[in-house]
Amino acid sequence: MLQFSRKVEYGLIALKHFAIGPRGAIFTAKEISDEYNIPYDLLAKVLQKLARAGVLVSLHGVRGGYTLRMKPEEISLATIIDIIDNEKPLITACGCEDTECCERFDICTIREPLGKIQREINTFFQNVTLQKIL
Amino acid sequence: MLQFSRKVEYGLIALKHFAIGPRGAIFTAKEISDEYNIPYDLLAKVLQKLARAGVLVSLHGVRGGYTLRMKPEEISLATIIDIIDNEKPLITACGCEDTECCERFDICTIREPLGKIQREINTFFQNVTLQKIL
DNA sequence: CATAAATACGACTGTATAAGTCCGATTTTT
DNA sequence: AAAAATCGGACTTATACAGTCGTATTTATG
Repeated sequence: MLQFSRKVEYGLIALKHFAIGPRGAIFTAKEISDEYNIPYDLLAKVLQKLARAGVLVSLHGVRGGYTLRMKPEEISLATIIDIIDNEKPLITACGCEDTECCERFDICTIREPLGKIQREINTFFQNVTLQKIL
Repeated sequence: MLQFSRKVEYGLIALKHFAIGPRGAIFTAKEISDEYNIPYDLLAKVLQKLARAGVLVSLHGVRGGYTLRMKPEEISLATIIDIIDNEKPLITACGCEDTECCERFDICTIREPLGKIQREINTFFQNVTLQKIL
């Protein structure tokens, strides 16, 4: 459907919450899920992924939560999608480079042209930073 | 998954087949589905949609088939997606303009920024013509 | 030191949408 | 009349996404 996944949207909402809040502020997954009406469990996993990837810092235990580690201008949309959905912002099915992922790999006439479009989209998403979404 | 649907890919392959073939040449759905190993029924529907939308001309009966009506430089990726998937190239879920399609419409902080990105993507896809995919 | 509040994470289920199939109707050439 | 093609609705199947659940771990604090 050529659309961001909900997880990515939830991640963006959360990241923006950190970015517009007081610098270094700590928020819990519960606070954010309450504030934006996002399913807690799902948001929790998204934040965990962002933490594992080094975008957020996680603080365990009572009075724990998350805080932003990277600067908003260092976090690109491409990175966020990559972290949360485990994939590059992918437009074309034949984004892969081998014959395994597409049965008509060698006879496909649109693979190369779409690859070019792919790269342009990638570059675009790399240049859209969290800073620009505030 | 932020990816073109197979139908759109099949449509692109078919359109390119027309575009690189002899000018005014007629091809049947079967010929194309055989040549590119695309499920016949599915491709047939895609071609029907493209014909209904005026991109192709359909010719009934024996020795019928399809031929290109519009020029490759007049057919944009945006148009093709719109015709085949019945939707605009949509990146953001909150692409709609009313409160019905998103439960957190009024509290969502990323709707506007993503809307801007949406419009940029749209413009990009409108500027990618079939001509450029040849 | 026990409890509560938080993250961590894998496994599972439900659901919506895409992908593909099937069937019958219609059109048109030969 | 028969064959070859488009037309289009209804149906089934497959898959990926969204969401849920259970349990373990960490840590501040009374």
